[in-house]
Amino acid sequence: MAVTAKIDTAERILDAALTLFNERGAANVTTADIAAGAAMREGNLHYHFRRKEQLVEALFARFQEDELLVAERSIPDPADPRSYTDYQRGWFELMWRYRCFYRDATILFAQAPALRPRFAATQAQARLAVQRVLNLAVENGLMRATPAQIEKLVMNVWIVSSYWMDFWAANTGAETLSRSDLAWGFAQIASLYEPYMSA
Amino acid sequence: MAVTAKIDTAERILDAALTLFNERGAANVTTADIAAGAAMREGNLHYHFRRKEQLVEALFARFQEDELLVAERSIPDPADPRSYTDYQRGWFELMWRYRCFYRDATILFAQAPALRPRFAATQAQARLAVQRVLNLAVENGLMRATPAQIEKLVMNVWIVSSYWMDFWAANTGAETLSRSDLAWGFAQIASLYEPYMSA
DNA sequence: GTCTATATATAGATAGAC
DNA sequence: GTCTATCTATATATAGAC
Repeated sequence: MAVTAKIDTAERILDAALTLFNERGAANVTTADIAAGAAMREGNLHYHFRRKEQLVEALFARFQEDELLVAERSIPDPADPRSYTDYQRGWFELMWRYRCFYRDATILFAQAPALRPRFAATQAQARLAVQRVLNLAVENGLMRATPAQIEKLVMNVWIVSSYWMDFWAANTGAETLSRSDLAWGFAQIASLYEPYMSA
Repeated sequence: MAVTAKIDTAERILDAALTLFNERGAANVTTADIAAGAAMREGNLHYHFRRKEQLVEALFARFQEDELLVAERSIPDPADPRSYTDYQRGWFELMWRYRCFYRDATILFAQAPALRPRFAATQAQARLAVQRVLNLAVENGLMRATPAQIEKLVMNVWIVSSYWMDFWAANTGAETLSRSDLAWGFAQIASLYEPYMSA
């Protein structure tokens, strides 16, 4: 089971990296930190990921896969408002889980330049899926907005969703972010939709 | 004129630092880069700013001063929509000029931790000033919104204004940002105000 | 004030024993 | 696969000549 063990170890490293990136910010995490987080020596970590860049790229591949799953999740009942709430909740969970990629995209690009075009492509695809969902809401009379308004709205929702955590940390002076702060972000994003809601 | 010369040199260093932070991102600028940008040797730079942290703090003091001037600029004619457009334009110019502080706040905090509480305080003060301006627009019938809506709106405008540049770079895959891209950001922010405009 | 030369610290990566 | 020990590269900072 040597192969399995290796895969598991790589996954363990990625888990540790994600946790640290999320908690401390991608700028403040060294390979030594990640090794410690995965309870191993630096030399061993470099056996599994020869370069830090490769580690970041592998973690990103995970994120990318999960994001598209969330973005393209189907709306079970297009006439039921709860379907959309559930959809949004799925996004929120994902963005929290991989918040380092939203918050620290710039830093991670500096560490792994190959990510930039891949990120742009994935985000564009995901944004299109979101746009389709909002258009569905319009078609079903749950929202009232022109296609142009929907497009701007999606962009604004995207920006606020991506960066409110960084904003929150910077502007409150808080060192870290707790899960309970999510309510603030949720309300903030809800206020973007509000002018276009029918009900 | 020894004293004057010293001040001028310090200013020259700060100018170079601001330009580089804006163009390359705060994460990718070393003291060597700044020294080169100011056309001097590293040793000389350290004579003027013993630690990089002090340099960042001095640059921040400049930003802070300019930001509060823009935020608390008076509205000459509260009944004239153009007064508000001018006010917003002032913000846009400032945010472009000091975009590194909005975009890379997290990175700069890592380099100069003393900045975090100062930044939070300044931003809160500035945001209050913006809120007063928007309330003025409501009072003069140019906008229609409840105080609660204004508060959410200010936060969203703040977040989008601060981060749209980073978002743009990350999502288009562009390495840098040109001044012509400002139009996109302006339209994006305008769309936030739109639902609350009377005219 | 500005320079050259040097020192220190740290992150990332490698070599080889086990 | 994991370890210890070591190497390299880079950023920041200092010392001292001019």
